[in-house]
Amino acid sequence: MNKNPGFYSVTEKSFYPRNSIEEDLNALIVGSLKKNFGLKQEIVEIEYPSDRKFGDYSCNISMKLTRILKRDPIEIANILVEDIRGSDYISRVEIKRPGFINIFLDNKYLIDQLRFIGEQYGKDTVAYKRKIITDISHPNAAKPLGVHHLLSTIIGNSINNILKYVGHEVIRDSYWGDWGTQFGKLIYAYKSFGDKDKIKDDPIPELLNIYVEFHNRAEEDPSLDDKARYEFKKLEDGDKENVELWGWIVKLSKDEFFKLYKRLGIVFDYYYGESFYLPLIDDLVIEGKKKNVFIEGEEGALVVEFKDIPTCPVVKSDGTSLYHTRDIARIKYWLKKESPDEMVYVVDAAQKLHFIQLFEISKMLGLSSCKYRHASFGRMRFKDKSMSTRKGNILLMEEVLNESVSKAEKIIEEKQSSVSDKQRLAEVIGIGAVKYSILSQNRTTDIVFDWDRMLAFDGNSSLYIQYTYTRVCSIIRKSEGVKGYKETVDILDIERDLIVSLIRMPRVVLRASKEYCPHIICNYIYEVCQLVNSYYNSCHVLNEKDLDTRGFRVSLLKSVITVIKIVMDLLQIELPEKM
RNA sequence: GCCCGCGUAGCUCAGGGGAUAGAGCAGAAGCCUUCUAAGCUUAAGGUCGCAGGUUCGAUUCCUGCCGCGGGUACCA
Repeated sequence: MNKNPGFYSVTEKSFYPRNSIEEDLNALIVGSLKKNFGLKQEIVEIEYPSDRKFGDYSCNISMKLTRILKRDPIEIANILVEDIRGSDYISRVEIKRPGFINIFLDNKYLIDQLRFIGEQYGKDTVAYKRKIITDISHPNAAKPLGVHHLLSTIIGNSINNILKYVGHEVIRDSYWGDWGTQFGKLIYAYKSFGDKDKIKDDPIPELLNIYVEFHNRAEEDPSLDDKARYEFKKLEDGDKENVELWGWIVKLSKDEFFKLYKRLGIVFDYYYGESFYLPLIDDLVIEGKKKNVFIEGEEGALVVEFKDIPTCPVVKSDGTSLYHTRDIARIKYWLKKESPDEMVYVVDAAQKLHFIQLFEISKMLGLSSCKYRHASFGRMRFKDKSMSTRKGNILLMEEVLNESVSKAEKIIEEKQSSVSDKQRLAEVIGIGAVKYSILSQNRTTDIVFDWDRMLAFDGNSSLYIQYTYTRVCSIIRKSEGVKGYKETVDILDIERDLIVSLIRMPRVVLRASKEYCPHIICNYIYEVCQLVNSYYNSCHVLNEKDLDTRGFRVSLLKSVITVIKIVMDLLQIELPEKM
């Protein structure tokens, strides 16, 4: 059993992209294992060696089999290598102590692979397609989008893109928080000290103000929490005034969210908030009771008890619903409507217990036809611990984006860019930087917010990728009239390395899709760009005398552009052709 | 208390049981008469928290300890 439920195991089918080199190599070795040793193993690990001198691919199977076969790994490797050697696309196979099989691909074969790198490269590589419903971003209508929302929003959106690209059917449902006790607080605050005109003028900050004010007052007078719960109770019971107020607040928030989603390039297929599932809750409660899953708890609340994890309330003592209740209703709804294979929640790690409970309850209710996954990520914290919605000094998502764009503007000014639409370029660079800084890390630990890090424009950053892209675009623009090349063209080591990197892309993307980890793609494209920049510096393309070589170089760089485009699209980061 | 996660270079972080643990930033030394120097090259920087265990092989898996963070019934 894997530690992280998002991680695949080596026994899983569909381990390699369909029609990939890895799939071929795997079949070759698996066939040899069967022929020589009668083994039925279907997957062997084809690895990328730490150093290219150890081959383009390597396999460790002979060491893994030493105990099972009770033979020396070198001896096993020798037998396997006899079969591998015969393939025309492999130029050389080496055995290295303590038993690695290192495989080198033939140069002509590698050059030929460039043909396949087109707009669809690495697409639909998954062997078993699934229908997946995702929950990302989850903004809360009672509060503005803070910088911490960027994690689930940006990572989740990229996960949606990646899952789709490799061939899954993805239903992007924006399950957003438009219901819950926080509305009771907001409604109470509005009624007792809210200023309607102020809210109309500048809704989002003013709603936050009264929300914060409520918490300040509640600290002095804890009875306010009960009053807020009472307002929520009235709302859930359909009180006309409260429902109207709620609708108004939700509308204001929704407009705000959409504005930001548009700026980030994020779209959904459905926008069903929590309130959408309310009509299903009565039946759910009846069913839960009937199945003895929902049982009477303290003070008349309904709870679910488990063997090893804390008890979880599903209906409050005053009869109102909870986050869990609406979440279960949502699962019921979608299972009936779409029969998905999987439901994915891209939510921070602090909510782990919530999801363990939710998934467990779903199974107890018989909702087990689908696989549930909490793709968890770290929370964003601040050096100053008082940064929270309740305290009010929240850092808004929009502020961060604006700050990044204005930093980008300054850089564009410094570099004396000749681009005509500098504002547009600043937006592309600024937003890209924020996205990349979030996407490139894989921490389940909390992330401490840091401006320098969030707005990184050096080293492993989106700007580096974007700059590489524009440099290559520039060469391609000037390469008109450059002809093709003969397949016998001689290539340099660095060109060979570059091709080997490019053809790894399908597997990298597939792996990112299996682990729900976009950062794998960031690491990959950064490495590719490092190679490209190094190449750019050491070889000239357009001045190259040899026509074949020049043709090949242009063609190679076109493939580079294609790969950068595809993966940056998966990360939802725009690429400028000029900077 | 119990449960979960994390601890890798001065800082921020990659690292799929595999070969000499890698990047960026900061600091040091170089490279623009050639396709965008927003770049490239080189050197320096490590007890992979500590101690055991499993394994041909452990930064990676297991156990214990230490440190940090999160969660722990009517918040989401």
